[in-house]
Amino acid sequence: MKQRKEITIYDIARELNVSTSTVSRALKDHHSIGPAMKETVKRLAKERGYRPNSLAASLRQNKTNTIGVMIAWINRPFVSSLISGVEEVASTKGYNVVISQSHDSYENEIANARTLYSSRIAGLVVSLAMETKSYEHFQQFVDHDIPIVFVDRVSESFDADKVVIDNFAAGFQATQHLIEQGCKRIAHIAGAQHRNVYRDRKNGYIAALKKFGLEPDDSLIIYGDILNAEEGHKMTTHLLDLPNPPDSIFSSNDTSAVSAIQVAKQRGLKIPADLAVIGFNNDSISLIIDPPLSTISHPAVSMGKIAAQQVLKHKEYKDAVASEIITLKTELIIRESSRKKSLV
Amino acid sequence: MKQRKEITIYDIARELNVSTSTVSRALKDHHSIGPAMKETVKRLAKERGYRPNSLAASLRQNKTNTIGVMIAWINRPFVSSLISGVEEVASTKGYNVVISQSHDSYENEIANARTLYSSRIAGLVVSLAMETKSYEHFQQFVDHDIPIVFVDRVSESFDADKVVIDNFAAGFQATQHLIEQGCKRIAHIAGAQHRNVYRDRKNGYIAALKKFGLEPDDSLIIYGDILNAEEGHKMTTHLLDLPNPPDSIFSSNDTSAVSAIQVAKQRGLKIPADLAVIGFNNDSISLIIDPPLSTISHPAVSMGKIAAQQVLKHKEYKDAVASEIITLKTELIIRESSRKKSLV
DNA sequence: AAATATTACACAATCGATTGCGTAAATATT
DNA sequence: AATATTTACGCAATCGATTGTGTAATATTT
Repeated sequence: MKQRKEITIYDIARELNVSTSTVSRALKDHHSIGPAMKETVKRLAKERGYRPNSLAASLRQNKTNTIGVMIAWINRPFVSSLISGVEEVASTKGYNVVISQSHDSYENEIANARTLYSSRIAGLVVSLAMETKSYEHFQQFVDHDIPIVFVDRVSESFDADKVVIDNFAAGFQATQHLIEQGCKRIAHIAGAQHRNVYRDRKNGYIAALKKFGLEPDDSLIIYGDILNAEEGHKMTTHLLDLPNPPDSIFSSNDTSAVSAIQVAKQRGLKIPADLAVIGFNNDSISLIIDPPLSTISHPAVSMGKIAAQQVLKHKEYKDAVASEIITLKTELIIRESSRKKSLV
Repeated sequence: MKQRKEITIYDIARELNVSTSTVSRALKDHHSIGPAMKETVKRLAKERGYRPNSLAASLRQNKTNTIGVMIAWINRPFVSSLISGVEEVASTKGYNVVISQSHDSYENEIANARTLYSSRIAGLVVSLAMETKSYEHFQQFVDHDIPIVFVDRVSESFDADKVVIDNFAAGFQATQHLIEQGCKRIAHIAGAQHRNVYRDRKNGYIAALKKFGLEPDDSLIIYGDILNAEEGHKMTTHLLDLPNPPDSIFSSNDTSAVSAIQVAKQRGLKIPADLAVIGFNNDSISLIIDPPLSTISHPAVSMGKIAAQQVLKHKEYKDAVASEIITLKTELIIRESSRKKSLV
């Protein structure tokens, strides 16, 4: 049953002795087509296995049904959940999702932006590469009214919609929690400081220390590049080797927090008695490590959904309002890794 | 600098007083265009910020630069790694990747296939939904020479390229390992038996039992639906509540294996002494659970890369050979959760 | 019954890039 | 010097769907 040739509306039109405009309109229930004709056209289309060529439609209408997503690495729990959210909303609205990874490289991000622009995506969801410090490659989208929504790792300077969490507040909250548990020397595993998420978390941490009368100590802040398990091990080792080691760690992500627990346990330290630990993200690993890891929950899927909704909203209302910054709630999740005092 | 209008080759052509064919050819270094003209065209194109409209090109050439990926859930470690591999290969070859999730639903898978076909993807990488038992929705791609490559969760009956691991051998190996550690009552956490991966793992398990003189016991095999943490807890509880409980578990995935360890530890059982556990996938959680989980490593990224390469290969050699089935190596990773005898 | 409105369709341009064919000029071949 | 070849470009059709405009035929209004 191999049918080399694709069926087009021309084929349908010819066979029914009507025009292509009639076929086109009949297929999408245009009011100016009579019910009998609609029926006939649809029936034949189905019979012949007609499949609309969305390329042609997109070209003609000058708009596609594709949402682009630019992220650093797909295979990170947070990111894949984010994409999942985008895809879920997109697909229910009839949009496709095309993804491209920057691998945290600025060069790649630029190249990806170019390709996505060439394929005339309807909108763009971006979480920035770690390296990126300049944002001109996003201007082409703005110039052509293609909505951009930044998510999580956003640009402060670039005017566009943003979906974020309050990293400062979350960092503050996590630190406050450790202080309330009686911790005095709280270390912080930080990320690249030109990325909002890591800088804000650190600033929240510092603000909390100050507010509660603890002196921030630069030697207790250590900066990671990618914050993976290996880096986490190294950073924790460094912290614990300090002449005056910390009694607790607030890590910018769960991966490193888990590493911290592993290193500490290996050295015979008790968690949380000797070292209280809190992470960030509420990845599934936080429930698997022993003791369970306290963390900040990060609504990844929701962020993806909302980002997609923002894109579509801008499509709907062409001359939309000014850029919106949507801040989602985070939640402090207290588990054993930091619980030194029993709850009331 | 807002430029509402998009620059097309017509604009370039008009400004240079040449034809669009010349512009088109100049931009892609066609031999019939003189070097001076090429230079002029390229310079102006760059100056005006020309970006090729790949929709138009795709329509005309009747081929896109997009590879479709159909998977069940993006936010699963194995799947996101798989996609990462696909994307990596695709992007270096100038292809985009569009993804769609079935959420393990047959209906969704059909709808996704339809949309992807409509967007005239160049090729398709598929890992089947759990529900899917019938494969007609893939026929449209075959009919129109769009290469399909199944990955991991493949269809046995549908003739197409497949990239898999030897699930039977891996199941056999995992079970043999437990037997060698002295386990006598080996339970198995299985998945849906119409999906090759789970059926083959179970068959490998049974074959190993038989080969080494252990009688397979149906009461020791329990079937999960989605094999998530919650199910894992329930299934393990059931197994351990058996009048004659198992001394070891081979789980079809790491998630459930980890749950098994958690449940067992909570009941005061020692791992591996009282219950040896081995999982499948080598997810990152396998290194975080205590004790570290033995497992079968599963080359997810490679599978994605190879799948993408197969798609592109078929694009290159139009009248390609028959369908290929590529089987990748797995590796038995022995960690503490199953190591009852010290290594030699 | 005349005028107006509605229904139901066809015509043809359009989106932007590609490409087979045609042609004039320049260069090479015999 | 006559012919063949190469170089360098233009013309116009094409991919498939959409859509503004035009026009009969029928229905509704006054």
